[in-house]
Amino acid sequence: MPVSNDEIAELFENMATLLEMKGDTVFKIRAYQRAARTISQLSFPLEQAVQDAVDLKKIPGIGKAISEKTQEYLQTGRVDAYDRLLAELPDGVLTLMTIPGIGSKTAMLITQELGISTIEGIEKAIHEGKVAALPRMGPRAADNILRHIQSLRTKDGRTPIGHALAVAEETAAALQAQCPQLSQLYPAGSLRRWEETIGDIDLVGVAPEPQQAGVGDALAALPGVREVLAHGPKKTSVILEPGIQVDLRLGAAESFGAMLQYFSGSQQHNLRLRDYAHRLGLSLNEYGITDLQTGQVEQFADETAFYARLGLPCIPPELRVGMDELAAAQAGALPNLVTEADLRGDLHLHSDWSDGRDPIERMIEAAVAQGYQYMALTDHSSGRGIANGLSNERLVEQINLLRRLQENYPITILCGSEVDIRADGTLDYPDELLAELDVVVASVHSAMGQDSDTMTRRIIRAMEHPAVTLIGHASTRLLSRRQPVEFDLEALLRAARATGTAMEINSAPERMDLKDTHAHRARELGVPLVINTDSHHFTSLGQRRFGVAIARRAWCQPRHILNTLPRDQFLTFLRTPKPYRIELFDARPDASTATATTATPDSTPAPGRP
DNA sequence: GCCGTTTTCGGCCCGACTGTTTTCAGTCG
Repeated sequence: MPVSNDEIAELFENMATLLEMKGDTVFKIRAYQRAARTISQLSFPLEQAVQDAVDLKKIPGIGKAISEKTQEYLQTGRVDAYDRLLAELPDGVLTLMTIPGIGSKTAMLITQELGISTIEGIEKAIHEGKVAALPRMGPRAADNILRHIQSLRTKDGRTPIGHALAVAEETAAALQAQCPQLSQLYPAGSLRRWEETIGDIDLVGVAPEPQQAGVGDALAALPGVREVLAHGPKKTSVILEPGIQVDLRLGAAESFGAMLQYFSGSQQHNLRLRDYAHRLGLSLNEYGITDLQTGQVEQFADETAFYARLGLPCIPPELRVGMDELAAAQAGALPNLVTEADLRGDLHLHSDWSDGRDPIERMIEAAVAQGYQYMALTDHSSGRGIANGLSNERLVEQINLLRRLQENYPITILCGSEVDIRADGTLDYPDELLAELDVVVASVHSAMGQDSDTMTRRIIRAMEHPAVTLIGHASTRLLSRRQPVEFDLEALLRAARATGTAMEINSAPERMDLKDTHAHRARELGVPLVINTDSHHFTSLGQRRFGVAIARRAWCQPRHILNTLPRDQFLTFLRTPKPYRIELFDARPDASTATATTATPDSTPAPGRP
């Protein structure tokens, strides 16, 4: 059974928590936390790296001790130091800390004084008045724990970005309507960084100082608010009815750049940035940059000026994960990230011939409206009975129709199909028919429970087919609904490269597949990537913004994305036999890197962008 | 525990809000 990076990250996160309980030094605790977060963001599996004898100490935040513990875990399935910590501390402390508002001190207090190790136990003790009677606790504190337990039950973890973004836009619009004094209201935090799931929605905005409290009042009074968690002069936190938390921070226009930067995070990025600033004799906070010698505070109205004061180009929010972006910025080597405007076509579109909602003509018009030079219609193959897949005869009929329709439209219409990869890796149409198609998206839709080896061989077999242009939504996951299938990512990507098969970044917000770290690895290995929407409705082509966000988080420039190719070059690519396509792809000119003066275009989600 | 173009020792981000307090600890991001 392979060991995932997340599993290792959780181990170190737990170690940090246990050390905190023990009252160990905060710096040691932070070191474990930092290592855990770094590990969860790696684009390659640690297990593979250890097998390949990679020196883990090269990874930032991982030194001798954590490197050794990682190897110990991979070899033996356990870590001695962790087991000893667990044995030393009362049972259940880690469980209690899953309740928001309960940190290490409170968890220790409750487990030691009351001998409680479960969430049910804590509820009972609160009702009996035992928790309120503890030192430094009281009736209100006890009551808050109860409320947090309730919200823990009604809210299941992180929210997929598609839903969170809609809620954020709605909330921002409602707030703006109530507060004319409010301006520059933007999403910050993980939403602005386009993470695939969002913990809570951070909003930042500008309001004159005396009126800031009024904006907070307005948020707390919005109709959808279930609960007010915190309500001070500068910051208000609420929980909305669907169980999503919204944090609103307000500041002055003169210092908005520092505030936006501060609340866009990530925490890891900001830690690194402050460490870097310290070495320049500067201290950062949400109000500006302080010269540690003179105590003088400089304010910044926008982020670009803020980063410029540190001698850096503005780092795109999608890259702010606290890994390599700071070093790249210092070296003037930030990538010129792909944008929505770079896309020239969409290669994965459905019509009402299969399970789409709209007629072919409507989908073509939608592609024209996006400003595309080409598009591929890719209805499902016959094996997808549930999706009204096209029989061989209907596919031939559709190809003929598309060729006739071509005369009416300025866009190049490519005949395609989303062909099922059967359980054994064969495809759902005969080779003669596949050869008639311009674009073949091969996807897994069935037998998703196969073990990793079988699934990997199955997909690679599809890649080896000369007609297959790209692999669609490789993991088949549905965010917070369906787990990804198991496969050997490294083997898949190497096969994609070897066969000249592209990999899709599926933009549908419930899929986001490939995910960011997988796309990152694909780019590193030179695998052509395609950003598609998999639209089943004419309004869905705009969802490309989610796919573009994944590509940006994967450090992709236009040259890494196949469907940024102008029409003629793209058609040449398609006409070239598969293994040789890679040479064409590799030959794309290297785009220049962004510099302080040519900052990468921002892609901060609506409403508006700074 | 990690890290270094000022350092292999001595540093390590920073502030808002809450509830319990009479000046602050705990939690969060």
